[in-house]
Amino acid sequence: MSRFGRSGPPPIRDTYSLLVLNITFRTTADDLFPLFDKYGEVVDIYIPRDRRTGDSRGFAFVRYKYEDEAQKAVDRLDGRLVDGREMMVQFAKYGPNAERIQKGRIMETVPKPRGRSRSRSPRRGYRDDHRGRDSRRRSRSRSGDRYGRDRYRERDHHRRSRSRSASPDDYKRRGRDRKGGRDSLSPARRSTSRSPLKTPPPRKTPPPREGSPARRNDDRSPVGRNDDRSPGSRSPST
DNA sequence: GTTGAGCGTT
Repeated sequence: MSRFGRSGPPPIRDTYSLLVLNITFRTTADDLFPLFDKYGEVVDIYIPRDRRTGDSRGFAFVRYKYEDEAQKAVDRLDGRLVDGREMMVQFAKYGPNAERIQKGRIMETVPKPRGRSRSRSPRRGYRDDHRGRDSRRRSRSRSGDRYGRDRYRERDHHRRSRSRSASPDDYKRRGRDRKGGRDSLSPARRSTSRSPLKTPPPRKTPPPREGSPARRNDDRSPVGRNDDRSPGSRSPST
């Protein structure tokens, strides 16, 4: 979705993409266009946005026609205050100008020793690599966290639901416990032989899952919803 | 309405 490309990326052959980071989430290509265009010829500007919300991710890609211009823009616009935030301009890793890297990763960066790595000590390098990735992967955006939490909740809920009905042992044990408990504290027997006025269990512990047609009907009696819900009685002033 | 390390499409 290039701002300048009516339908996709323009037919440019040699273009250098610059990655603009640290820009405000409200900064748009139109805002960066004049800034970058002033220092060089901007071929295209693309700002990746969220597919769910559609908001900017906080970085943009600026394509320059010449590398010297791009380098100049990087040096000049890098650290420029935009919307109250300093944007960082640097060469993008991917793009038409880095086709050699896109083909097979980075092959010109390191000679890549074909021999075994047992004579070297990659431990230090690995540690650094992990640390760097962890640092940037740590925080990404409010969307990622939110989505992850939602997903986790769903999974937990689902698992619990199934585990509840798929446990013969638990079921048996619970049934026995319940049976004994009920027999032990039988409200009826207790109230008749022990102290009737000192044990009001039925009032304090009403069975929520047990629903008798008669009882439910009583609850639904037009005692609580008649006054409030009645549209006719709802006329404070008229 | 928020946030802040990174790498791209209709």
